[in-house]
Amino acid sequence: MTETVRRPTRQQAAVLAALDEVQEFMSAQQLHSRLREQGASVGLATVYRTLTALAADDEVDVLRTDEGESVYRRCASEDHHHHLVCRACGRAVEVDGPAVEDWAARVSAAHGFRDVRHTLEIFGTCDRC
Amino acid sequence: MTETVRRPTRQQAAVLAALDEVQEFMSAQQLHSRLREQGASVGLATVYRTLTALAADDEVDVLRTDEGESVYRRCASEDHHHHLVCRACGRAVEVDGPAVEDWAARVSAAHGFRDVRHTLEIFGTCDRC
DNA sequence: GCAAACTTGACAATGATTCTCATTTCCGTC
DNA sequence: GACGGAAATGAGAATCATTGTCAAGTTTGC
Ligand SMILES: [Mn+2]
Ligand SMILES: [Mn+2]
Ligand SMILES: [Zn+2]
Ligand SMILES: [Zn+2]
Repeated sequence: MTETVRRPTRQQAAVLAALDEVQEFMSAQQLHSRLREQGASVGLATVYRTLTALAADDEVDVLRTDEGESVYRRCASEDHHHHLVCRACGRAVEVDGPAVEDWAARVSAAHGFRDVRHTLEIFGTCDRC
Repeated sequence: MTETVRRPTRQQAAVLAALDEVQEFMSAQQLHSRLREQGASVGLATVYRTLTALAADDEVDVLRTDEGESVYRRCASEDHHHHLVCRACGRAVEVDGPAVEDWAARVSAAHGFRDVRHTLEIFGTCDRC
């Protein structure tokens, strides 16, 4: 639990601001070009570093697309939750599943697994697509 | 659902045999070196191709590690299921969660998502580690 | 056996992510 | 406000799993 202490910089603020503008999960590369278009020049390495730090602090959620790319999103919920992600437009809906959490805990315990963590994402086509 | 029809070859049999020997999820690279050690020389590209084909036919399960590497496993169950994976030794236990399946279907429908698919894996430390 | 179609494998190419390190920025202190 | 050490940045190189290429080897139906 070492808290990541980063000095506030223009670049980091820009990355966070860019994330706040969208509802979609976005890759580092996408955010980088988006920032360039907006005139806010931020190095690609810095975008990666910032996203990694934000994810470590649970300020943003990360998930892997089918293609293996990491995509990030600033979620409304602070608490543990999951996502319904549109394969076409990338839009995401935050969902919560107490029953799933219980099930995961129960199954883990039953098999003697410790320090468990789980990943659960639902991919589909949203009603707008 | 175009069925992948591959001509049977020594190489493909070797990959499948290697998978059958282990309980762990293994990467293409790991399987490749394992095969070389055993004297069964199979090209790396062929290992990748075979694994991709097997996964497409649901003969093997695939999942992504935290590091983003694809790992494959020949599971006992033919049906849809999930895994409890040991972070340390890689050992995996097949688990089944009807409640989770229902939840996923319900949530997807509630938000108008179609053609949904989900990924759910639990990572932890097994009792032997 | 034969030709067409498929598979293999050595190697190159790709592409996201990480590393390097010289330069710039931050921040507490004087 | 200027200073100095620490942290952050960015351009480009390096990494590394995965995919593409294509000539040579195999398989299959005839
Ligand atoms: Mn959960
Ligand atoms: Mn399921
Ligand atoms: Zn959509
Ligand atoms: Zn273990």
